[in-house]
This record gives sequence, C-alpha cells and structure tokens, in this order.
Amino acid sequence: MTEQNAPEMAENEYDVAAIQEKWLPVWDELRPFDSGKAGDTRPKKYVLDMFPYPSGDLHMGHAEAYALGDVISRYWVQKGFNVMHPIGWDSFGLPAENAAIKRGLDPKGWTYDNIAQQKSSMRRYACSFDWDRVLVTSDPIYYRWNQWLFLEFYNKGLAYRKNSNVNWCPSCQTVLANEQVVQGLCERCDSVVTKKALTQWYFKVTDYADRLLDDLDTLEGNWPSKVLSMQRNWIGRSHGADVQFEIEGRTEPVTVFTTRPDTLFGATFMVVAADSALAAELAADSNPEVQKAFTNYLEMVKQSNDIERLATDRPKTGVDLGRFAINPVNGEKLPIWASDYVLADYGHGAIMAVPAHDQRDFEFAKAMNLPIRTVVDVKDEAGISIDPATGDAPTTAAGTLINSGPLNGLGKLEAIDKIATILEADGKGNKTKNFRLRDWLISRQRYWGTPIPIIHCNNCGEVPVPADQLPVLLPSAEGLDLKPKGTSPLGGATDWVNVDCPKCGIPAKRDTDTMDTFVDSSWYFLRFLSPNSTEVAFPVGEAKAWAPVDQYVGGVTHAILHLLYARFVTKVLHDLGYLDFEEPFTRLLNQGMVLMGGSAMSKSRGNLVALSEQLDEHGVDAVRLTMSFAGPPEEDIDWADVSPAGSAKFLARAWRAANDVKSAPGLSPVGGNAELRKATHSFLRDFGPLIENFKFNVGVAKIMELVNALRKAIDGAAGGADPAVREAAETVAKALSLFAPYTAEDMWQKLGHQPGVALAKLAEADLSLLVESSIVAIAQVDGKVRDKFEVPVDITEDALRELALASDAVKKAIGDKEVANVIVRAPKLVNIATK
RNA sequence: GCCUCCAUAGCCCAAUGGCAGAGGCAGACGACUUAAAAUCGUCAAAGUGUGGGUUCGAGUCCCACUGGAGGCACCA
Repeated sequence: MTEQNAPEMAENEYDVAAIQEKWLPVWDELRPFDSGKAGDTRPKKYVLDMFPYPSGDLHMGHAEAYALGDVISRYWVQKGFNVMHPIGWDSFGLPAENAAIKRGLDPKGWTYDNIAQQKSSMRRYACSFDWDRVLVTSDPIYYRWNQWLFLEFYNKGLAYRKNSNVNWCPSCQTVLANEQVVQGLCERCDSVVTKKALTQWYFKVTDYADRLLDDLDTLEGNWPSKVLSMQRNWIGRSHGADVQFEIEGRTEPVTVFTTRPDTLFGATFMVVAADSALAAELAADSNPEVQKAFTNYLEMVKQSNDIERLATDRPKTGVDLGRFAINPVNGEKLPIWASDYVLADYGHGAIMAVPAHDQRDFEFAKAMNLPIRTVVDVKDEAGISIDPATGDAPTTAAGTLINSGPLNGLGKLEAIDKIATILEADGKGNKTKNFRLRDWLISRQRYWGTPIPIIHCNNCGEVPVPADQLPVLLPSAEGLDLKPKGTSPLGGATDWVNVDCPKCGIPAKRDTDTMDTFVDSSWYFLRFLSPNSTEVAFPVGEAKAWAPVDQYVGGVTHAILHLLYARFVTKVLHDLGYLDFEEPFTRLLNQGMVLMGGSAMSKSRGNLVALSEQLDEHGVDAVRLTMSFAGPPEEDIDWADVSPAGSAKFLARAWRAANDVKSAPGLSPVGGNAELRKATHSFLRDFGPLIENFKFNVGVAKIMELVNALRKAIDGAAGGADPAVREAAETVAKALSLFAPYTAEDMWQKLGHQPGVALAKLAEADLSLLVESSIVAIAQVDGKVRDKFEVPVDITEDALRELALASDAVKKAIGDKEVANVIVRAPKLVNIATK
C-alpha cells in the first residue's frame, strides 16, 4: 500500500463506528420523525412500542422490541404518513424502591439516572422516536393525571375500598393484584404469596367483564390469537344458574351458583368456603363441638398458601357444620359442610354438591362418606350405563336425566332450560353467569408510586382531593423509612399525612397507599398526545385525530396484565365521554424473547449477553438487522443461533455496492440492464406486503437477494454506470433504512443525495417490466413431475394438455395404466391422474 | 385435567393446495494474495417429527400420536 492511495482506501472502507458518529448530529438537525408540525397534511398513524421500566441500561430484549417497532414506524414514515412514534418511561415501581433501600438512596435519583442512560442508548440505537413527545410516569406532571383518572373512576363508582382476604407478598410486604400472582408466586420476587385480610382500593373491572370478553372478537385477526385466548381464559365467563336454598334455622336463604342446574336433583350436600363470613356464621350458630372443629379447621386453612391449594392431588378436607339446607326442588335436607375447595370470592362462596357428576364433589363425598346419587344416565363405550355411585369416578358428560322428577328423559340443555323455568316460577333461582376475573386491587403499601388522592375524615369519611389541589405530591423520601413493613412508608411523613378535611375543615389524614404502577401504564398512550399539558390528561380532539394506537408492539408477558387493564380503562374513558373508541390498540405485534443457549438470559444462569458489548463489536445496524432477520418476530431468538457478524458482512456488501455506482443522481432507469431492473421491480412488488404482514425476516432476505443481483450487474456486463444499477442501489438504500439506518443513510450520501433517506419513498413497482412472454410448464403424472416445457404464458388449456400428453416422459410414466383424469392449470401445470 | 401454538438441509429460516429453497450461518472448492484475512465466485446438503385421511395433487387442509413452548386450573 502506498501513501497516495491510503485516503482512497478509507473512502472505500465500511467503517461502522465512523458512520455512527457521523449521522447522529445530522439527524438531530433534520428531525425526520417529528409528528407535531403545524400544517402537516400527511395522513396520521400512531405506532407505539411498550415503554420501558428504567431498571438499568437497555438490554437485548429492548434491542429486539425497538428494532422491530422501528421497522414498522419507519416503514409508514417512508410511505408518506405522519407517524407518531413516542417513547416514555414507566418509572414508578418496586425495583427503584428496592434498589434505593439497598443502597440507602432516594428512588428518584436511581430512576432518573437510569432514564438518562436509556435515553442516550436509544439515541445511539437510532430509534425513530419523536423526542418532543416524552413522558415519565414518576413526574408530577404525569401522575397528577393519574390522580385525576383515579378520581374519575371514584366519582363513577368504579373505585372503591373493601376489606377482604387479599394476596400478600411477605417479601415485598405489599398486596398484589390477582394478575400479579403467577402459579402462587409473586410475579416480582417469586416469594410464596399468602392471604391477608386488609382494606384495599379496587377498580371495578368486573363491571366490564362482558365487554372485555365480547370485544375481543373485534380484535380477531389484528391481535395474536394467543393473546386473545389468554384474555378469554383469564376473564373466564361461565354460564349457569343461581339457585336459592333455604337454611334450617336461618331467615335468609343461601344462593349458590352452578353451571349444571340440570343436576339439581343429584345434590346430596352443600359446601361453603371455609374462609367465608357465611361459614363462620353457620358454625357460630351450631353446637359447641362444631364451633371448635370449625375454628381448628379454619386455622389450618389460613396457614396453607396458594402453592398448596394449587396441588391437584391434594386430598379433600372439611368440617360438617351440623346445619342443613333444603333442596328447593324436592325439599330434601342437605348437610352443610365447610371446605377450602370452595372459594370465598367466586360465585357466592357456596355450592350445591353433586358428587355423581362433578370430580371435586365426588372426591369430597368419598372422603367424607357422603351419599352419591346418579341423575344423568351416561353410557360407556359398550353402551352400558355408568353408575358413579358404585364406580370410582363421576360422569361429567351429557346424558339423559334420571331420578330427577320433571326432568326425567330430557337431555342436558333441555333440562337446564326446564329447571330454570321451574326455579324462576317459584322465585328460587334464575339463569346467570359468573366470571373468573376479579376486581383489580390497585393500592400498594409502598413509597415509589402515585399517592391515592383521598383524604379520610372522621366526619365525612372518604373525601376526594379537590381538583385544584392536585397533584398530591409524593413527599420527599428523606427521613422516611422505606423498608417494607406492611404499612405504607408514606404514613411516616407526618406533615404530609395530616391535612384539614377539604369538606368540613377538621383535622383529617391522607390515604397513605400508592397506586399499582399498572394504573400508570393503563392510559399512558393517551398522554403522548400532550405529554406536557397542565390543563388536561389528554386533549379530546387530538385523541380523535390520533388514537387509538394503530400499531402496538411489545412482549407477550403483558398479555393479561397491562393489555387487559388498558382495554378496561379505555372503555371507562369512552363511557365517560372522553374517547370515541373502545379498544386502545387496533393492531398488536408481540415479539418473542431473546434467549441465549436455549434459555432466558439471566445473571444467575450466567448466560447474559450485554447489548452494549454487541453494539461495540458489531455496530448498531448489524444488531438491529440481526433482530429483524433472525426469524418471524413473534418467535424467540436464540442469540447463539444467529450471526450479527454475518449481518455486518452483508451491510458492508450493500454499502460497497452503493460505492460502486458510477452514475449521477437523477438518472432515469429506463433502458438500463433489463435483468437487474426486473430484480428491482419484483423486489418493489414484494417488499411492502412483507413488512405490513410482519415478515421482516423475509423482507431482509429480499434485500439480500437484490444486493446479490446488484453486485452481479456491477461486476458483469452492466457495469457501475448502468442506470439500472443506480435504480437498484437506491432501492436497497431506502429499503435498508428500515433495518440499518446508519448504513442506509451513508449509502444514500454515497449515491449523491442530501441526508434523509428515511423520508425517501420507495418507487412503485413497474409491473410491465415483470411480464414474461414464456413460462416453464410442468407435466405431472399422479402428482409427480415427469416433464417440463417452455410455453407461451397465454397458452390455451387444450394446447397445454396436448403438449403434455405428447411428451415421451409422460407417456412412459403412464405406461399401460388408464388415464382417469387430466387436470390443466394453464400455463403452469398439467396433472394426469391414472386409475 | 382443559385450551393455544410449534416441528422443513448440520444450524437459523423461506415456500397464494401445484417443480421442497428465497435468504443467511457453518462447510467444501476455486479466483485474487508470497501467504493469510477480507473480497468475488462455484458447489454440496433435507423429501418436510410419526401414522392415517381428504384431494388429480398435501410441507400446507382434517384426525390421531410423539416431542417442545405457552396459557388456565379445587372457578362449582
């Protein structure tokens, strides 16, 4: 190498680090992704990535999510849309608080340091965010509106306080929503969740259960079916009937819910949830031995946790309460038992037990030696009636009703209808439905969250903080004991807690709980419309123009937590007149996880891959491209299986091709190398639909294909000056800008253009270039290819049939078999079926 | 126990019911080089987890099974 050609070498070298340095400041100037410019007439589109929790720097999971979200967002920008693609931080929550306790710091400092770091990483990662629309949920300007939301719910009767047995994490020392208990463990820290009787705040999500379930149908096709089925499972609607049983020695009847009212004649006992008020009352009015046995049993039940309860092979336990219920259809006396297999907070906390036709009731009857009466005749494979009373299992299938008075001879559905009619006529019951979904417990006994804007007054009770006194600012953490102790740390901020009642003026106290952070994230997508407004949570008019979110991108881990809550809050805001739509996210893409060596990355497993190291080693573009190219976006990526180095190699190859273009910009491609033009325009035809259908990996493969064709043309007959070469190279640069913005921008400059490849539209495919005059037709015999011939594209069916039948190879394959049928699909195929 | 989803070259993955291969990784060979790297090029490699069925024709649709991933679960 001589000194003279050294600078030229640098010019022809793909230098990842230099390119990254070069373009960031240019883009800062150019701001191609602003969405709030006045007079912007482009059609609007709202693309949203789930916002991160600032628990440290960005990791590989973020890198995947934001790479994929960026492909979609940049695609629509390139198509000429005014795309709103904002970002923010879900910055309240336990990790900040725990980290702060560990280090003796204010959670605020830890949180905002992490936000700054993530923000800088996102800029380097070249995310196409609109940096004018940023929100941070722990900013008072945000959580003031969180408090507004709470009060809207409160005033509508959708936020309320009640005392009940709640999920309690002994490690986090706070309550958990049902959705935050996974397999009996705390979602956050994996501690075994226990139950505790506490007064807590709830959002009445159950009021919306039907709509939350039914409206999932409107998302069909636009949301992953997996998420739809998870939500359906979670809401868990079952249809059945309420039936009222008189209780001996009690004025009020007890109502039970059953999905099998047809089996009412087979009820042989009743079971009430051991931990319910009803059980305690029935026991209290019973004889002393029962009282004692019940107290002992209840003690045992309280000590068991969800893990034990979930064990399916757990033997049935219970206590006979010495009381009796009267079967409303036949007047039979049914003994009442208390057991923990009946849940206090589902249905009415009491069931009618039909051991012949329910697995759990059957097990209980066997354990307690209670009678079993068959009322549904179910036949086995041999056609012989099965009798659970003498067998070892209940029958749960449909069958003909027996031993059931007026229901005898009916099938299941007819029997259900008839018994419902009978019960309704007597005022003893009615058809109804029940949900697995419970109300959303939103209060937390922790510091780092939105204070609940309620004041408790001895005179007035719960008093909402007046709007003009919002926000209720979180008191400084200084001097507060943040360590979890079961009551909110805010209770220690005496000056803050003690206030005068806004209604009557006497000394009162603030509510010291904070809100579940899922409240913060349940409506944040609306706040991006005016992240800095001090007047409104979000402007109703802007919401009409931008919302709902056209495309939401995020992990499947939020399938039932965040996505269900956001749907619920949207429906409430709709009903309050703030929104004209009922579903927040029109289209949803769930990206998979990034694994390493077959399992999720974790420090303890020792398979953590640091994003920053990957970026340093391969460059931003190569990492982003690898995320898109690895496979379908919803599948997990095993980092051990993919090749960021290969991606970098490809990017360099594409970049070099642009460097080899020897014509001036603005050159018409007409008359250029025909083969390359064909490759370019078949790419242009295929690319858009692939991206719109999330087939990013295939889209990248198509770009690679085009780069290969481009290389061949440059090195071959066409040469670097051919107009088709320029056309192909510009197409590559534009398409590549969705995946590898730095490389694409640099290519764009090499091709002689001003910065801003992100805004350069891809050309429409010229389909006339793709018209072929002839095509290779195949001739099959019994589905196997036997011959091929080149035919005109407009060949008639008859002509193609003749051609195929005349082929020697076809004749040989037919042999002496008789031709049964000849299928012709001109011009591509003939299939000859023999007998 | 109930409900989803997945299975294609050594690996990651393509394939409107119509010739199993678009693309990549790894591999072999060649060109360039004193040599290597880089680059450019050429090649090899599976009959689609198993067994049935529908069809003129099945990787694709249906059923069963095996293996893997996920959700719900004492919810009456």
